[in-house]
Amino acid sequence: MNELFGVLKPLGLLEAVAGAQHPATLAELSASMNVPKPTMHRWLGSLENAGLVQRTPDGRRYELASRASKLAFSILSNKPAGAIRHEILLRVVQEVGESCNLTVLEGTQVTYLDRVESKWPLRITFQQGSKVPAYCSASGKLFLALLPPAKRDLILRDLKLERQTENTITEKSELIRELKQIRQDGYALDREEFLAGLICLAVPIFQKKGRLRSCVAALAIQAPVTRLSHPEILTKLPVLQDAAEALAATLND
Amino acid sequence: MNELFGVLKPLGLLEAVAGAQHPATLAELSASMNVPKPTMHRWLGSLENAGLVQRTPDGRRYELASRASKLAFSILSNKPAGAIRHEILLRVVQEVGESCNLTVLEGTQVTYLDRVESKWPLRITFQQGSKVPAYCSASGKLFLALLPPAKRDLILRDLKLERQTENTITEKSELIRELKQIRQDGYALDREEFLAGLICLAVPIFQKKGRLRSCVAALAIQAPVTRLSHPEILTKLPVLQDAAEALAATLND
DNA sequence: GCATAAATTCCGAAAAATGGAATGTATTTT
DNA sequence: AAAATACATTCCATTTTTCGGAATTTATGC
Repeated sequence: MNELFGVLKPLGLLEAVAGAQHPATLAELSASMNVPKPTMHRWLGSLENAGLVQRTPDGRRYELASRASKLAFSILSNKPAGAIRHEILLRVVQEVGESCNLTVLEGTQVTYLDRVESKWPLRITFQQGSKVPAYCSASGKLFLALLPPAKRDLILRDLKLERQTENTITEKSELIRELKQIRQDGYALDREEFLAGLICLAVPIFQKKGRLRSCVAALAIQAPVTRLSHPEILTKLPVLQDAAEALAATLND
Repeated sequence: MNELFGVLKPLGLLEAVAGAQHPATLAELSASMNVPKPTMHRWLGSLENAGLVQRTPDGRRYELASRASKLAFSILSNKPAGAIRHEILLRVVQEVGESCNLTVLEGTQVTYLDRVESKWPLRITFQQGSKVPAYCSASGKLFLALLPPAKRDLILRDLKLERQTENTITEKSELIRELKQIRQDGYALDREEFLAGLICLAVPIFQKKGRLRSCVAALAIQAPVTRLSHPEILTKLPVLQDAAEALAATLND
């Protein structure tokens, strides 16, 4: 990736903070970006001042702040890359005949970034921007499964598994087992765990970070069980995975 | 939203481009951000050069480019730990039914890092970032109590105990006795010492440092005495302590 | 094809960023 | 408990950018 010059150098810092696995200290950032400490100090001060970055409570490390999330959402809900992604969703809906959505994880909830509805009269209408608990949705469980273990534990630790339907997973041990299975399969199912009668299938969208890759978004289809039952919905897997790769390409080009 | 200064001004431009309904022309952006055209031209050039922004096919308008998406996904997938903490506060409020806040000690004052209000019509409305004297608040006294003795003495030496209410502790000897009690209990109370009618309960959030641990932040609930009186508020202790541990976990990942 | 508006380039003046060194502060080791 | 180390922050003379009015070029609309 080409470096950021001139006025934009501190923006490279935002990328660095966003890409870090753990909140980093000034010294670490200074070293990793090869920038003198006083300069780094000033840059971080600016970002902090702007509300894009904040210090951890102990005051020694830096992490993203709320304005960064706001910026991220306004970027993603905007064209043109958004339009390209939307086209891909349209194709998926056309090919599998069911509603389809693109989601990201926000804390313990899954947020709909984009969504295309199927043409069927019977369909579930979520709207873009709405949120759903992670532990009882296909995308959500997928995110939890693919998160770095430390971060996953952090979220699981404080998670309340409230029953939504007969099938909702309400035991942590069972959820942990399910996540393990998901990691093996590479996809996640929601077997009427959030809404009775609604079944979902989700696949991950990876972003390469150096030689690592992290799951930054998920692509899922939703269908009434009456139209697509459990074994059957898996036949749509190839289409989804194909689309997921196309979506990933918009990130990794 | 506060403006972006200095080095970050072009980042404000990125926000503007992201927030625009349609790809905007240089002149539009120039006008909406109140920046001379040559300057805007240079800024857009930088962003374009960096791959954050691109021109529409006709070359006259600017829209977001792929690197912006990449950055956005990076931000969202690196869920700020601060947001995780915020969710923990939400849970606490949900469970105890009273306003709740996360504070740190800054000199002789307590600063609100984050705060979630209760749903009651009668409630105390502090805002994030506001400050309160340490000697007459639950969190503040907690910090003082748990500080290393040397540092505590330094602060206590030239602390002026100004009366805020009937109950404010205005004698140093009494404050010192109170701090000792707090160390024993592991929690601190504010019995209408800062605001008449307001009672608070605070618990420490520890960060491990080698084989030591230090109190870097505090979690507290605030309630009108009419709703939660002194012995009664202590029943909320377990919830608070549990949340404090969850919060502590977000510090060491 | 001409008038008008927008985009781009120029460049000297002005402002801001830079980073080595010094100072302050916290943490670890002896 | 004290010294040593590592880290964070401030200072400030120097250098490097940025800034934007004016001029020039290019595109648009009538």
